[in-house]
Amino acid sequence: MGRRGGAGRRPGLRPRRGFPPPPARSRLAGRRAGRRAGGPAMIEAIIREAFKTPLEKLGLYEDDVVIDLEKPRDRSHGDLSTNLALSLAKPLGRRPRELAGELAAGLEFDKDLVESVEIAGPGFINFRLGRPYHIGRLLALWSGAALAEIRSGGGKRINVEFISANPTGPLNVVSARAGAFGMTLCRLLEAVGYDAHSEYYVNDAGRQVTLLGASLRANYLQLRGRPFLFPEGGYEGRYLEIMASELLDQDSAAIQLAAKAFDNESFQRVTAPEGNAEDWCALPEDESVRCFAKYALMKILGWQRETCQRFGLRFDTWYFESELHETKRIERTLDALRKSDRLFEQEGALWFRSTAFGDEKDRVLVRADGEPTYFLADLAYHHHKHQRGFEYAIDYWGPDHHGYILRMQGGMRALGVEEGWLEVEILQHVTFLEDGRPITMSKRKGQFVTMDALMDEVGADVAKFFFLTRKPNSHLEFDLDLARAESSENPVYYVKYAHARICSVLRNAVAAGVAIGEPTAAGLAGLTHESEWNLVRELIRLPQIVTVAAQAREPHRLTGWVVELAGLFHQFYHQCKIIDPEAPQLTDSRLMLCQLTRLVIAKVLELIGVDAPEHMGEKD
RNA sequence: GCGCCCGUAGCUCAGUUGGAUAGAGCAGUGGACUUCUAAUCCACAGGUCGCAGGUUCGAGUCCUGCCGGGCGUGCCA
Repeated sequence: MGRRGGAGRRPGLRPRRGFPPPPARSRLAGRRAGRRAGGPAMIEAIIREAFKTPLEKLGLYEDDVVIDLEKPRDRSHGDLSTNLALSLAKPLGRRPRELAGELAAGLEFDKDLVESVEIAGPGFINFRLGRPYHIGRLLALWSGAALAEIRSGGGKRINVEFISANPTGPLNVVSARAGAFGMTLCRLLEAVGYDAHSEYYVNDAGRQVTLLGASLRANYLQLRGRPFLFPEGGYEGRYLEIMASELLDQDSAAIQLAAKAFDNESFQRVTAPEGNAEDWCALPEDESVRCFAKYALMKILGWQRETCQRFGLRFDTWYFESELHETKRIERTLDALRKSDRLFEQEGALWFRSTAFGDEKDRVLVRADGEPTYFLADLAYHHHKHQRGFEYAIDYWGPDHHGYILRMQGGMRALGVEEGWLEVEILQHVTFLEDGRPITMSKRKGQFVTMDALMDEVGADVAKFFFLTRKPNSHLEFDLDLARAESSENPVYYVKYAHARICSVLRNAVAAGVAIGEPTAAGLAGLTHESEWNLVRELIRLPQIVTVAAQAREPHRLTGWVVELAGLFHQFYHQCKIIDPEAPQLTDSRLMLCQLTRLVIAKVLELIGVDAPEHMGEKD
């Protein structure tokens, strides 16, 4: 994760060869986007180019020097800044400020693009970009060109797997956070030009499914008043009791109904067992359990799929573990692994030497009883995923699985898959707070265990937004009181309100007979107020925000940024009268700014899967 | 013990991949509705960035070692 090794950062002078290696995450290469059409990369290229002459005067060539350009934190420092003089000072044995002066003196720019160059602080060279540049970016935003520039992925396919919950019960809130991240990451990857493929892996083959079937069967037999034995470690959730009583009351009607939900191609593997529950009971025990398991699986997958749908999740593929077994992929993967020379036998089991890949101990692939482990099945699954032609695979896992990363990645390497192909993002736990206290998530009592209950409580939009406010690797404290509040403290409503407010202003304009024109350079040139320009400078960052969020796999950057953006709009709204009959030109300009802001907020909300309303509901 | 993650304002967290005076929301205090939606805005106050070293012109950010918290560490899935 962004590990760079301790090699220390290079000074201004670029070493001759082979160093530094690109950071692991730079493969999306978003930095090179936007080179055409006046994008940010073009401006940066122009500035770098301008340094050529002054650098040559110092006896340096472009290729020898790394020119970092970045947006200063403090706006008074301009739009772009470089530390070039600071980093060159040491190797050249010069004083930074003096050097900065010399460098800056030799720079020449088109004033429309770079308005001014200043030396500041210890030796930074700051650039202020011209208004025509900003206006150009706004127009590119409006036309869609600005977002087209960052589509640098070349349509390469990336598989994003998330949730993949065991099909043994309703989805819980842990899955909800994974859903929010996974789906948003897919949309982000699409936005930067990849072909993102969402996938859900269904563990429908292991012992747990048998256990599920046995648990349901026990519940059913109990309701029937027949002798039953509840399986050890079986599933005790109330949902199985309900499922059993449904079978009892409706029997084949319930079965048909459940089966109908999977009446389509992508779920061919999900079918109803033959006969009805009474028939199943008459079968030998293992047969009987299989039938109950098949039915339970069908029901639960139906719930899970419905819950996902309600949460706005769409999966391109539901991949069934049972398919791996039926198509002999487990054996095939095992054969491929044997060729890697990383397997050995010990105490009757077959092991994988994962320590060769940094794991702390070696892992079993096939148990002494001949059964493949979950690890092997997972390797076979990912092996197949690779064979299906994905450029990269990104998995979202729960915190309890982080110990599996090294062995999985090691296994993939042993299968001949290129390093870095499988990327694993760990999502940390969620704690729910009510009255400022954490609520216990006991499966018995907890009312917020399921994802559906959470949506009932706070709504899908609020839940999604909240899940995306912290980085994946941080624990999330989910304040239910805040999430329920339809008020200013709730960031979701803060942002939605900004959007609705703009829509309202636009409606008022129409009602007042003011024409709303498309943004134009001449119109936008009318913007002069500080709060207008604070907004402008932020709006044009959208492509960069999207790029970084996608590259760094950090969808949470979107929520933070859009809250900030909404704030800038609210400030502008308070400081500037938008519709002013006394000033038709200015009204025109400001309505353009409103439209652009609406566009950007709507785009970000679309990425995180939250509705952008035109009206807010009535206040209570 | 070992591995991974986290430690920033009273609370919950950002921090643009090493930059300039560390930011926001909530909580606190005080203001702004004759006004395009006050679901909003403005102001004040709040800090030894867990501790100690190191690398660097420059560290919340990178390295090492401690301290504190979470999770993991099965021939389970």
